[in-house]
Amino acid sequence: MLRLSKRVEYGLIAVRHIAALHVGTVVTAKEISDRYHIPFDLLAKILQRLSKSGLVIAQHGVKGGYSLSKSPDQIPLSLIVNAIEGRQVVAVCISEKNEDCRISETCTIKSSLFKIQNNVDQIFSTMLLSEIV
Amino acid sequence: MLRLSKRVEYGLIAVRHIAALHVGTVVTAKEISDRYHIPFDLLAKILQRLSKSGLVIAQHGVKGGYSLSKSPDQIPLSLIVNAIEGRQVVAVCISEKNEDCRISETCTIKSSLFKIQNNVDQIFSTMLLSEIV
DNA sequence: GGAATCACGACTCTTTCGGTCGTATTTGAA
DNA sequence: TTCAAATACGACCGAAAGAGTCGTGATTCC
Ligand code: SF4
Ligand code: SF4
Repeated sequence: MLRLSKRVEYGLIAVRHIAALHVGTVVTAKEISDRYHIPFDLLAKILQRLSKSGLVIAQHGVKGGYSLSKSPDQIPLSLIVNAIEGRQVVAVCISEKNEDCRISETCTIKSSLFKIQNNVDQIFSTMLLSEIV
Repeated sequence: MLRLSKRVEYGLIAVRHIAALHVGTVVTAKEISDRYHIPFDLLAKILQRLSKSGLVIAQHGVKGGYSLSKSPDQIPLSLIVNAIEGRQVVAVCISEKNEDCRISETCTIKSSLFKIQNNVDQIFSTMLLSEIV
């Protein structure tokens, strides 16, 4: 409960590493995987998601690799987290669409959980990648 | 990821209900279970944990039930959460004792996760039960 | 053309979570 | 004194989520 997934941890480590590079240089998934002892296949998928979201830029082929798409001080951690895991909510009734909580009708704590959700969102949207490099 | 457990949700609903009662009255697990459509056995176990932690007082036997041990404005949500699930951390390396993360040696985001942890703790320790009744 | 790299999805294994069950204990009242 | 109503505890199970692996294909540089 309330635990970050390994995906997000690995993603943060990877993005932080990429952010610490000199601009213009790329780094390969293999290099990051080796450096931090992260399972290669898993890390690869994470980087693919980050690439798909546009947060990092992927360079195919030999001499390829990843680089950052914008300045680290323009990237709140929420962007990274959302790219990897999608929007995360503290309770199922908070996602826009889904209302599949059995006791939703009689629930008395929805508004409180909304507050908690906002505070959690705040944490990730105010911390910038530039703060953690 | 980052989702509250059903136990905590049910616990919050239950404690909030108890807190809304007139002092001196007790309420039974069955009543709460019926009122909010929470599985009885599960709710019972949750209330047992709350009782064990001293947060609620259990009255055995016929005419028994639960009541609050102190004023709702003396109870931060963290107390309820901890009673139900124990101390919760955003990453395994944050719990005092356990260091079973394979990549702990090369990890570069520990301090950032500590910050996040502190902010999360802040959320639950500043919200009081009295605010959500 | 071939090697290095990213891209994608299916799959398995493990852990966590939600929920149930059986049984024991306490207590008030008939 | 007996019984029913209630809490207390732990074991158990099935479902779901999480972590990690594998196979295959596409892109790019040399
Ligand atoms: S309705 Fe109440 S119980 Fe159901 S998910 Fe939302 S908050 Fe949790
Ligand atoms: S060491 Fe790094 S990766 Fe391992 S748990 Fe702590 S933060 Fe997560």
